[in-house]
Amino acid sequence: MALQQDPRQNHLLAALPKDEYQRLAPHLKRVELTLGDSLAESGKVMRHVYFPVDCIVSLLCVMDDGDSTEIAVVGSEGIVGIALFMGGESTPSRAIVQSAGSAYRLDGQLLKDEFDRASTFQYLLLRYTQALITQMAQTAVCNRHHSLDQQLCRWLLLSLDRLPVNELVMTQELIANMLGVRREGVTEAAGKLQRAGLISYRRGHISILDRPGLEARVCECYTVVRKEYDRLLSFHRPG
Amino acid sequence: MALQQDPRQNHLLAALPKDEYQRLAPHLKRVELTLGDSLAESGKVMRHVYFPVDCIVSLLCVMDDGDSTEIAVVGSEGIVGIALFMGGESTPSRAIVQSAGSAYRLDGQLLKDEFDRASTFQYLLLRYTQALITQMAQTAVCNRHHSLDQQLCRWLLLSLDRLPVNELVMTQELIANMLGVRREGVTEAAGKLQRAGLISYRRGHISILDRPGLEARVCECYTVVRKEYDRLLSFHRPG
DNA sequence: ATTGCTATGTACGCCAGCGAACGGAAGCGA
DNA sequence: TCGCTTCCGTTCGCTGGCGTACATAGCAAT
Repeated sequence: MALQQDPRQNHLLAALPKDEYQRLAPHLKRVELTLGDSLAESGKVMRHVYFPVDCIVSLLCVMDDGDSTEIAVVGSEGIVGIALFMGGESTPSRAIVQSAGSAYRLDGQLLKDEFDRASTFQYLLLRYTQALITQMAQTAVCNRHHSLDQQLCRWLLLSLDRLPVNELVMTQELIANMLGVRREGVTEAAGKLQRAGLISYRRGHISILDRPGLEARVCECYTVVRKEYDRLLSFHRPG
Repeated sequence: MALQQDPRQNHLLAALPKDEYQRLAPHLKRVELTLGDSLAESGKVMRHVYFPVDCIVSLLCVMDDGDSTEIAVVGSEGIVGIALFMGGESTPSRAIVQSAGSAYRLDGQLLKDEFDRASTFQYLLLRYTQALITQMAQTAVCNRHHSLDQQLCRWLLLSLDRLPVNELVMTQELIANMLGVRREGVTEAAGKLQRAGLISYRRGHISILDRPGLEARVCECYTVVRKEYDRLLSFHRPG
Protein backbone atom coordinates (compact mmCIF):
# COMPACT_ATOMS: atom_id res chain seq x y z
CA MET A 1 0.00 0.00 0.00
CA ALA A 2 1.02 3.57 -0.66
CA LEU A 3 1.76 4.58 2.88
CA GLN A 4 4.42 1.92 3.06
CA GLN A 5 6.31 3.76 0.37
CA ASP A 6 6.09 7.17 1.93
CA PRO A 7 9.42 8.78 2.79
CA ARG A 8 7.54 10.77 5.39
CA GLN A 9 7.46 7.80 7.65
CA ASN A 10 10.76 9.30 8.63
CA HIS A 11 10.03 11.98 11.19
CA LEU A 12 12.52 14.51 9.93
CA LEU A 13 11.17 14.34 6.41
CA ALA A 14 7.65 14.41 7.79
CA ALA A 15 8.31 17.64 9.61
CA LEU A 16 9.43 19.52 6.53
CA PRO A 17 7.19 22.19 5.06
CA LYS A 18 5.75 21.34 1.69
CA ASP A 19 8.11 23.33 -0.51
CA GLU A 20 11.24 22.03 1.11
CA TYR A 21 10.02 18.49 0.99
CA GLN A 22 9.15 18.75 -2.65
CA ARG A 23 12.62 19.91 -3.49
CA LEU A 24 14.05 16.80 -1.89
CA ALA A 25 11.42 14.20 -2.72
CA PRO A 26 12.50 13.50 -6.31
CA HIS A 27 15.97 12.64 -5.08
CA LEU A 28 15.01 10.32 -2.26
CA LYS A 29 15.74 6.76 -3.19
CA ARG A 30 14.24 3.97 -1.19
CA VAL A 31 16.76 1.32 -0.21
CA GLU A 32 16.27 -1.97 1.57
CA LEU A 33 18.80 -2.57 4.29
CA THR A 34 19.65 -5.90 5.82
CA LEU A 35 21.24 -6.71 9.11
CA GLY A 36 24.93 -5.98 9.08
CA ASP A 37 24.95 -3.59 6.14
CA SER A 38 27.45 -0.80 6.56
CA LEU A 39 26.31 2.73 5.82
CA ALA A 40 29.51 4.43 6.89
CA GLU A 41 33.02 3.29 7.62
CA SER A 42 35.49 4.86 9.99
CA GLY A 43 37.28 7.77 8.33
CA LYS A 44 35.72 7.20 4.94
CA VAL A 45 34.07 10.14 3.21
CA MET A 46 30.34 9.59 3.00
CA ARG A 47 28.52 10.08 -0.25
CA HIS A 48 24.95 9.77 0.99
CA VAL A 49 22.83 10.22 4.02
CA TYR A 50 20.05 7.85 5.04
CA PHE A 51 16.64 8.55 6.52
CA PRO A 52 15.47 5.31 8.19
CA VAL A 53 11.80 4.50 8.15
CA ASP A 54 11.56 1.14 9.86
CA CYS A 55 15.12 0.01 10.36
CA ILE A 56 17.60 0.72 13.13
CA VAL A 57 21.16 1.80 12.54
CA SER A 58 23.88 1.59 15.18
CA LEU A 59 26.73 4.00 15.40
CA LEU A 60 29.74 2.04 16.57
CA CYS A 61 33.23 2.97 17.66
CA VAL A 62 35.66 0.28 16.70
CA MET A 63 38.99 -0.06 18.45
CA ASP A 64 42.33 -1.21 17.15
CA ASP A 65 41.90 -4.63 18.73
CA GLY A 66 38.53 -5.09 17.06
CA ASP A 67 36.43 -4.49 20.15
CA SER A 68 33.51 -2.23 19.47
CA THR A 69 30.99 -0.18 21.37
CA GLU A 70 27.75 1.33 20.27
CA ILE A 71 27.58 5.03 20.97
CA ALA A 72 24.10 5.71 19.64
CA VAL A 73 21.23 4.25 17.65
CA VAL A 74 19.24 5.90 14.89
CA GLY A 75 15.75 5.06 13.75
CA SER A 76 12.92 6.77 11.95
CA GLU A 77 13.33 9.81 14.18
CA GLY A 78 16.69 10.63 12.67
CA ILE A 79 19.27 10.56 9.95
CA VAL A 80 22.50 8.69 9.38
CA GLY A 81 25.37 10.83 8.17
CA ILE A 82 25.38 13.99 10.22
CA ALA A 83 29.04 14.50 9.34
CA LEU A 84 27.94 15.60 5.91
CA PHE A 85 26.17 18.72 7.08
CA MET A 86 28.41 19.27 10.09
CA GLY A 87 31.27 19.70 7.67
CA GLY A 88 33.61 16.85 8.49
CA GLU A 89 32.40 14.53 5.73
CA SER A 90 33.51 11.50 7.72
CA THR A 91 33.64 10.29 11.31
CA PRO A 92 35.82 7.84 13.21
CA SER A 93 32.78 5.63 13.82
CA ARG A 94 30.91 3.11 11.75
CA ALA A 95 27.21 2.95 10.96
CA ILE A 96 25.84 -0.58 10.85
CA VAL A 97 22.30 -1.79 10.27
CA GLN A 98 21.13 -3.38 13.46
CA SER A 99 17.60 -4.18 12.43
CA ALA A 100 16.66 -4.74 8.82
CA GLY A 101 14.23 -2.48 7.02
CA SER A 102 13.95 0.43 4.65
CA ALA A 103 15.46 3.86 4.46
CA TYR A 104 15.57 6.73 2.02
CA ARG A 105 18.91 7.70 0.64
CA LEU A 106 19.86 11.20 -0.40
CA ASP A 107 22.93 12.43 -2.18
CA GLY A 108 25.33 14.25 0.14
CA GLN A 109 25.66 17.32 -2.02
CA LEU A 110 21.92 17.77 -2.30
CA LEU A 111 21.69 17.46 1.45
CA LYS A 112 24.29 20.14 1.93
CA ASP A 113 22.65 22.45 -0.56
CA GLU A 114 19.34 22.21 1.20
CA PHE A 115 20.98 22.54 4.60
CA ASP A 116 22.75 25.70 3.52
CA ARG A 117 19.49 27.38 2.64
CA ALA A 118 19.14 27.94 6.37
CA SER A 119 15.69 26.46 6.08
CA THR A 120 13.47 24.37 8.31
CA PHE A 121 15.58 21.45 7.22
CA GLN A 122 18.62 22.97 8.87
CA TYR A 123 16.65 23.69 12.00
CA LEU A 124 15.45 20.10 12.18
CA LEU A 125 18.83 18.54 11.50
CA LEU A 126 20.57 20.61 14.13
CA ARG A 127 17.99 19.84 16.77
CA TYR A 128 18.24 16.18 15.89
CA THR A 129 22.00 16.34 16.20
CA GLN A 130 21.70 17.80 19.65
CA ALA A 131 19.43 14.95 20.65
CA LEU A 132 21.97 12.52 19.28
CA ILE A 133 24.68 14.20 21.32
CA THR A 134 22.61 13.65 24.42
CA GLN A 135 22.29 9.99 23.60
CA MET A 136 26.04 9.67 23.21
CA ALA A 137 26.77 11.51 26.43
CA GLN A 138 24.36 9.35 28.35
CA THR A 139 25.89 6.24 26.84
CA ALA A 140 29.24 7.35 28.22
CA VAL A 141 27.75 7.82 31.68
CA CYS A 142 25.90 4.53 31.56
CA ASN A 143 29.05 2.68 30.55
CA ARG A 144 30.75 4.09 33.57
CA HIS A 145 28.17 3.73 36.27
CA HIS A 146 25.57 1.12 35.57
CA SER A 147 25.37 -2.65 35.64
CA LEU A 148 25.14 -4.77 32.55
CA ASP A 149 21.58 -5.63 33.52
CA GLN A 150 20.53 -2.03 33.43
CA GLN A 151 22.41 -1.34 30.26
CA LEU A 152 20.66 -4.20 28.56
CA CYS A 153 17.31 -2.76 29.61
CA ARG A 154 18.32 0.62 28.26
CA TRP A 155 19.43 -0.94 25.01
CA LEU A 156 16.23 -2.92 24.60
CA LEU A 157 14.05 0.09 25.27
CA LEU A 158 15.99 2.35 22.95
CA SER A 159 15.62 -0.27 20.23
CA LEU A 160 11.94 -0.84 20.92
CA ASP A 161 11.23 2.86 20.67
CA ARG A 162 12.49 2.68 17.12
CA LEU A 163 10.58 -0.41 16.01
CA PRO A 164 6.96 -0.87 15.04
CA VAL A 165 6.83 -4.32 16.62
CA ASN A 166 7.52 -5.97 19.95
CA GLU A 167 10.11 -8.34 18.66
CA LEU A 168 13.65 -7.82 17.60
CA VAL A 169 15.79 -10.12 15.52
CA MET A 170 19.07 -10.10 17.31
CA THR A 171 21.46 -12.65 18.74
CA GLN A 172 23.07 -12.23 22.12
CA GLU A 173 26.40 -12.18 20.38
CA LEU A 174 25.38 -9.08 18.46
CA ILE A 175 23.97 -7.36 21.50
CA ALA A 176 27.26 -8.03 23.24
CA ASN A 177 29.10 -6.36 20.37
CA MET A 178 26.85 -3.34 20.65
CA LEU A 179 27.23 -2.98 24.36
CA GLY A 180 30.91 -3.79 24.21
CA VAL A 181 30.65 -6.67 26.69
CA ARG A 182 31.03 -10.43 26.62
CA ARG A 183 28.39 -12.59 25.05
CA GLU A 184 28.15 -14.61 28.26
CA GLY A 185 27.34 -11.49 30.17
CA VAL A 186 24.40 -10.82 27.90
CA THR A 187 23.22 -14.41 28.27
CA GLU A 188 23.15 -14.01 32.00
CA ALA A 189 21.47 -10.60 32.00
CA ALA A 190 18.91 -11.72 29.42
CA GLY A 191 18.30 -14.84 31.48
CA LYS A 192 17.37 -12.72 34.48
CA LEU A 193 14.94 -10.68 32.40
CA GLN A 194 13.44 -13.83 30.99
CA ARG A 195 13.01 -15.47 34.38
CA ALA A 196 11.37 -12.26 35.54
CA GLY A 197 8.88 -12.66 32.70
CA LEU A 198 9.85 -9.41 30.99
CA ILE A 199 11.16 -10.86 27.76
CA SER A 200 11.18 -14.15 25.96
CA TYR A 201 14.19 -15.32 24.07
CA ARG A 202 14.43 -17.84 21.31
CA ARG A 203 17.39 -18.25 19.08
CA GLY A 204 17.91 -14.82 17.69
CA HIS A 205 14.47 -13.46 18.45
CA ILE A 206 13.63 -11.41 21.49
CA SER A 207 10.02 -10.69 22.32
CA ILE A 208 9.18 -8.05 24.84
CA LEU A 209 6.43 -9.27 27.12
CA ASP A 210 6.35 -6.58 29.76
CA ARG A 211 7.54 -3.20 28.72
CA PRO A 212 6.56 -1.42 31.93
CA GLY A 213 8.59 -4.02 33.75
CA LEU A 214 11.64 -3.10 31.71
CA GLU A 215 11.04 0.55 32.36
CA ALA A 216 10.96 -0.17 36.04
CA ARG A 217 14.39 -1.75 35.92
CA VAL A 218 16.15 0.60 33.56
CA CYS A 219 18.52 3.26 34.83
CA GLU A 220 17.81 6.94 34.52
CA CYS A 221 19.95 7.13 31.40
CA TYR A 222 17.08 5.90 29.30
CA THR A 223 14.68 8.42 30.72
CA VAL A 224 17.07 11.31 30.25
CA VAL A 225 17.57 10.44 26.60
CA ARG A 226 13.89 9.82 26.00
CA LYS A 227 12.85 13.14 27.48
CA GLU A 228 15.47 15.03 25.57
CA TYR A 229 14.38 13.44 22.31
CA ASP A 230 10.79 14.37 23.09
CA ARG A 231 11.74 17.91 23.96
CA LEU A 232 13.93 18.53 20.95
CA LEU A 233 12.01 16.61 18.31
CA SER A 234 8.35 17.09 19.04
CA PHE A 235 7.56 19.14 15.98
CA HIS A 236 4.34 18.58 14.16
CA ARG A 237 3.86 17.21 10.73
CA PRO A 238 2.88 20.19 8.67
CA GLY A 239 -0.43 20.17 6.75
CA MET B 1 50.11 43.52 27.68
CA ALA B 2 47.73 43.83 24.79
CA LEU B 3 47.95 40.31 23.51
CA GLN B 4 46.72 39.04 26.82
CA GLN B 5 43.47 40.84 26.19
CA ASP B 6 42.93 39.56 22.69
CA PRO B 7 39.75 37.53 22.21
CA ARG B 8 41.50 35.92 19.29
CA GLN B 9 43.49 33.77 21.61
CA ASN B 10 40.41 31.66 21.19
CA HIS B 11 40.90 29.65 18.02
CA LEU B 12 37.36 29.92 16.76
CA LEU B 13 37.36 33.69 17.05
CA ALA B 14 40.82 33.75 15.55
CA ALA B 15 39.66 31.92 12.48
CA LEU B 16 36.90 34.39 11.66
CA PRO B 17 37.32 36.69 8.69
CA LYS B 18 37.70 40.31 9.56
CA ASP B 19 34.16 41.50 8.89
CA GLU B 20 32.54 38.76 10.90
CA TYR B 21 34.91 39.24 13.76
CA GLN B 22 34.29 42.93 13.85
CA ARG B 23 30.59 42.42 14.12
CA LEU B 24 31.10 40.30 17.20
CA ALA B 25 34.05 42.01 18.84
CA PRO B 26 32.17 44.89 20.47
CA HIS B 27 29.95 42.38 22.24
CA LEU B 28 32.63 40.08 23.58
CA LYS B 29 33.04 40.57 27.27
CA ARG B 30 36.09 39.22 28.99
CA VAL B 31 35.29 37.27 32.13
CA GLU B 32 37.60 35.72 34.69
CA LEU B 33 36.59 32.23 35.65
CA THR B 34 37.66 30.42 38.77
CA LEU B 35 37.75 26.74 39.48
CA GLY B 36 34.30 25.35 40.10
CA ASP B 37 32.35 28.14 38.40
CA SER B 38 29.28 26.86 36.62
CA LEU B 39 28.65 28.08 33.10
CA ALA B 40 25.64 25.91 32.44
CA GLU B 41 23.30 23.85 34.58
CA SER B 42 21.41 20.76 33.58
CA GLY B 43 18.20 21.68 31.80
CA LYS B 44 18.59 25.40 32.36
CA VAL B 45 18.27 27.71 29.37
CA MET B 46 21.60 29.33 28.63
CA ARG B 47 21.85 33.04 28.12
CA HIS B 48 25.46 33.25 26.96
CA VAL B 49 28.15 31.27 25.28
CA TYR B 50 31.78 31.34 26.34
CA PHE B 51 34.95 31.32 24.27
CA PRO B 52 37.75 30.13 26.58
CA VAL B 53 41.21 31.57 26.06
CA ASP B 54 43.29 29.97 28.79
CA CYS B 55 40.84 28.12 30.97
CA ILE B 56 39.40 24.64 30.69
CA VAL B 57 35.74 23.83 31.02
CA SER B 58 34.40 20.34 31.70
CA LEU B 59 31.09 19.11 30.41
CA LEU B 60 29.67 16.81 33.06
CA CYS B 61 26.73 14.49 33.23
CA VAL B 62 25.34 14.40 36.71
CA MET B 63 23.22 11.48 37.86
CA ASP B 64 20.36 11.38 40.31
CA ASP B 65 22.58 9.96 43.04
CA GLY B 66 25.08 12.78 42.59
CA ASP B 67 27.70 10.76 40.76
CA SER B 68 29.10 12.58 37.79
CA THR B 69 31.13 11.85 34.71
CA GLU B 70 32.93 14.16 32.39
CA ILE B 71 31.90 13.68 28.80
CA ALA B 72 34.17 16.26 27.21
CA VAL B 73 36.49 19.17 27.90
CA VAL B 74 36.62 22.52 26.18
CA GLY B 75 39.54 24.90 25.94
CA SER B 76 40.69 27.69 23.69
CA GLU B 77 39.95 25.55 20.65
CA GLY B 78 36.23 25.69 21.30
CA ILE B 79 33.10 27.19 22.73
CA VAL B 80 30.85 26.42 25.67
CA GLY B 81 27.17 26.49 24.89
CA ILE B 82 26.65 24.68 21.62
CA ALA B 83 23.02 24.09 22.57
CA LEU B 84 22.35 27.74 21.75
CA PHE B 85 23.07 27.41 18.08
CA MET B 86 21.98 23.81 17.82
CA GLY B 87 18.54 24.92 18.81
CA GLY B 88 17.91 23.19 22.11
CA GLU B 89 18.89 26.13 24.31
CA SER B 90 19.79 23.80 27.15
CA THR B 91 21.37 20.40 27.70
CA PRO B 92 21.09 17.75 30.39
CA SER B 93 24.75 18.27 31.28
CA ARG B 94 26.62 20.85 33.32
CA ALA B 95 29.57 22.99 32.31
CA ILE B 96 32.06 23.53 35.12
CA VAL B 97 35.35 25.38 35.12
CA GLN B 98 38.07 22.85 35.64
CA SER B 99 41.04 25.15 35.34
CA ALA B 100 40.81 28.82 36.16
CA GLY B 101 41.42 31.47 33.54
CA SER B 102 39.72 33.85 31.16
CA ALA B 103 37.05 33.53 28.54
CA TYR B 104 34.99 35.83 26.36
CA ARG B 105 31.29 35.84 26.84
CA LEU B 106 28.78 36.52 24.12
CA ASP B 107 25.07 37.02 24.35
CA GLY B 108 23.13 34.03 23.10
CA GLN B 109 20.90 35.99 20.75
CA LEU B 110 23.86 37.69 19.08
CA LEU B 111 25.46 34.31 18.63
CA LYS B 112 22.36 32.95 17.00
CA ASP B 113 22.03 35.95 14.72
CA GLU B 114 25.56 35.58 13.50
CA PHE B 115 25.20 31.82 13.18
CA ASP B 116 22.09 32.23 11.06
CA ARG B 117 23.94 34.35 8.54
CA ALA B 118 25.31 31.05 7.25
CA SER B 119 28.73 32.60 7.48
CA THR B 120 32.20 31.33 8.26
CA PHE B 121 31.14 31.44 11.87
CA GLN B 122 28.52 28.80 11.23
CA TYR B 123 31.00 26.68 9.35
CA LEU B 124 33.47 26.86 12.23
CA LEU B 125 30.96 26.16 14.95
CA LEU B 126 29.57 23.12 13.17
CA ARG B 127 32.98 21.66 12.55
CA TYR B 128 33.87 22.26 16.17
CA THR B 129 30.70 20.54 17.25
CA GLN B 130 31.60 17.52 15.21
CA ALA B 131 34.97 17.38 16.89
CA LEU B 132 33.26 17.60 20.25
CA ILE B 133 30.99 14.73 19.27
CA THR B 134 34.05 12.63 18.54
CA GLN B 135 35.44 13.41 21.94
CA MET B 136 32.22 12.33 23.60
CA ALA B 137 32.00 9.13 21.59
CA GLN B 138 35.56 8.24 22.43
CA THR B 139 34.91 8.95 26.08
CA ALA B 140 32.11 6.41 25.97
CA VAL B 141 34.39 3.81 24.44
CA CYS B 142 37.20 4.53 26.86
CA ASN B 143 34.86 4.23 29.82
CA ARG B 144 33.92 0.81 28.60
CA HIS B 145 37.20 -0.71 27.57
CA HIS B 146 40.19 0.88 29.22
CA SER B 147 41.81 0.79 32.62
CA LEU B 148 41.75 3.66 35.01
CA ASP B 149 45.49 4.11 34.42
CA GLN B 150 44.97 4.70 30.75
CA GLN B 151 42.00 6.92 31.29
CA LEU B 152 44.00 9.07 33.63
CA CYS B 153 46.68 9.45 30.97
CA ARG B 154 44.05 10.39 28.44
CA TRP B 155 42.57 12.93 30.80
CA LEU B 156 45.93 14.49 31.61
CA LEU B 157 46.87 14.79 27.96
CA LEU B 158 43.53 16.25 26.93
CA SER B 159 43.92 18.82 29.69
CA LEU B 160 47.53 19.60 28.85
CA ASP B 161 46.64 20.20 25.23
CA ARG B 162 44.40 22.99 26.43
CA LEU B 163 46.83 24.67 28.81
CA PRO B 164 49.78 26.95 28.16
CA VAL B 165 51.76 25.44 31.04
CA ASN B 166 52.92 22.07 32.23
CA GLU B 167 51.17 22.19 35.52
CA LEU B 168 47.57 21.81 36.45
CA VAL B 169 45.90 22.84 39.67
CA MET B 170 43.69 19.93 40.45
CA THR B 171 43.08 17.64 43.40
CA GLN B 172 42.75 13.91 42.98
CA GLU B 173 39.28 14.20 44.38
CA LEU B 174 38.30 16.44 41.47
CA ILE B 175 39.91 14.24 38.89
CA ALA B 176 37.96 11.34 40.34
CA ASN B 177 34.75 13.32 39.92
CA MET B 178 35.62 14.02 36.31
CA LEU B 179 36.45 10.46 35.47
CA GLY B 180 33.55 9.16 37.50
CA VAL B 181 35.72 6.90 39.65
CA ARG B 182 36.82 6.70 43.29
CA ARG B 183 39.35 9.12 44.63
CA GLU B 184 41.45 6.19 45.86
CA GLY B 185 41.61 4.83 42.38
CA VAL B 186 43.07 8.08 41.14
CA THR B 187 45.59 8.10 43.98
CA GLU B 188 46.80 4.70 42.95
CA ALA B 189 46.95 5.44 39.23
CA ALA B 190 48.68 8.77 39.83
CA GLY B 191 51.11 7.02 42.15
CA LYS B 192 52.13 4.69 39.37
CA LEU B 193 52.72 7.59 36.99
CA GLN B 194 54.71 9.40 39.64
CA ARG B 195 56.89 6.39 40.42
CA ALA B 196 57.47 6.03 36.69
CA GLY B 197 58.75 9.61 36.69
CA LEU B 198 56.08 10.90 34.33
CA ILE B 199 54.39 13.33 36.66
CA SER B 200 55.00 14.90 40.02
CA TYR B 201 52.21 15.45 42.46
CA ARG B 202 52.02 17.84 45.33
CA ARG B 203 48.83 18.72 47.11
CA GLY B 204 46.61 19.93 44.35
CA HIS B 205 49.32 20.57 41.79
CA ILE B 206 50.30 18.14 39.08
CA SER B 207 53.43 18.79 37.05
CA ILE B 208 54.01 16.86 33.89
CA LEU B 209 57.62 15.78 33.68
CA ASP B 210 57.59 13.45 30.71
CA ARG B 211 54.89 14.06 28.17
CA PRO B 212 56.17 11.51 25.64
CA GLY B 213 56.06 8.98 28.44
CA LEU B 214 52.39 9.71 28.97
CA GLU B 215 51.72 9.44 25.28
CA ALA B 216 53.35 6.04 25.28
CA ARG B 217 50.98 4.81 27.95
CA VAL B 218 47.75 6.35 26.80
CA CYS B 219 45.15 4.34 24.93
CA GLU B 220 44.25 5.00 21.33
CA CYS B 221 41.23 7.05 22.44
CA TYR B 222 43.43 10.07 22.95
CA THR B 223 45.02 9.75 19.54
CA VAL B 224 41.70 9.35 17.78
CA VAL B 225 40.35 12.49 19.37
CA ARG B 226 43.52 14.44 18.80
CA LYS B 227 43.67 13.58 15.13
CA GLU B 228 40.03 14.37 14.60
CA TYR B 229 40.45 17.76 16.25
CA ASP B 230 43.44 18.45 14.03
CA ARG B 231 41.57 17.37 10.95
CA LEU B 232 38.43 19.33 11.65
CA LEU B 233 39.88 22.45 13.19
CA SER B 234 43.07 23.20 11.36
CA PHE B 235 41.91 26.38 9.71
CA HIS B 236 44.25 29.30 9.41
CA ARG B 237 44.02 32.58 11.12
CA PRO B 238 43.00 34.98 8.37
CA GLY B 239 45.15 38.02 7.65
C1' DA C 1 15.86 -38.38 10.30
C1' DT C 2 20.66 -37.19 10.34
C1' DT C 3 24.13 -34.03 10.26
C1' DG C 4 26.21 -29.75 11.14
C1' DC C 5 26.33 -25.14 12.34
C1' DT C 6 25.10 -21.52 15.17
C1' DA C 7 23.01 -19.71 19.27
C1' DT C 8 22.50 -20.20 24.07
C1' DG C 9 23.48 -21.94 28.89
C1' DT C 10 26.81 -22.82 32.61
C1' DA C 11 30.95 -23.15 35.31
C1' DC C 12 35.54 -21.62 37.27
C1' DG C 13 39.27 -18.81 38.47
C1' DC C 14 40.88 -14.04 38.08
C1' DC C 15 41.30 -9.14 38.69
C1' DA C 16 40.10 -4.11 38.42
C1' DG C 17 37.68 -1.16 40.72
C1' DC C 18 34.31 -0.41 44.64
C1' DG C 19 33.02 0.82 49.52
C1' DA C 20 34.56 1.75 53.89
C1' DA C 21 37.81 2.96 57.22
C1' DC C 22 41.83 5.08 58.94
C1' DG C 23 46.54 7.46 59.32
C1' DG C 24 49.50 10.94 58.08
C1' DA C 25 50.93 15.17 56.17
C1' DA C 26 50.82 19.69 53.79
C1' DG C 27 49.09 24.04 53.96
C1' DC C 28 46.22 27.91 55.95
C1' DG C 29 44.49 30.95 59.32
C1' DA C 30 44.42 32.69 63.84
C1' DT D 1 53.35 28.36 66.59
C1' DC D 2 49.32 25.85 67.08
C1' DG D 3 45.37 23.77 65.41
C1' DC D 4 42.27 22.72 61.87
C1' DT D 5 41.10 21.55 57.38
C1' DT D 6 41.95 19.53 53.25
C1' DC D 7 44.41 16.38 50.55
C1' DC D 8 46.89 12.17 49.85
C1' DG D 9 48.33 7.29 50.87
C1' DT D 10 47.18 2.61 52.23
C1' DT D 11 44.57 -1.36 53.67
C1' DC D 12 40.85 -5.11 53.43
C1' DG D 13 37.18 -7.64 51.85
C1' DC D 14 33.75 -7.73 48.11
C1' DT D 15 31.73 -8.12 43.55
C1' DG D 16 30.81 -7.51 38.57
C1' DG D 17 32.45 -8.52 34.56
C1' DC D 18 36.42 -10.84 32.03
C1' DG D 19 38.74 -14.90 29.71
C1' DT D 20 38.39 -19.59 28.97
C1' DA D 21 36.37 -23.81 28.32
C1' DC D 22 32.80 -26.83 27.41
C1' DA D 23 27.93 -28.60 27.15
C1' DT D 24 23.28 -28.39 25.13
C1' DA D 25 19.76 -27.12 21.91
C1' DG D 26 17.31 -24.93 17.77
C1' DC D 27 17.22 -24.69 13.04
C1' DA D 28 18.47 -25.77 8.13
C1' DA D 29 20.01 -28.36 4.50
C1' DT D 30 20.76 -32.67 2.89
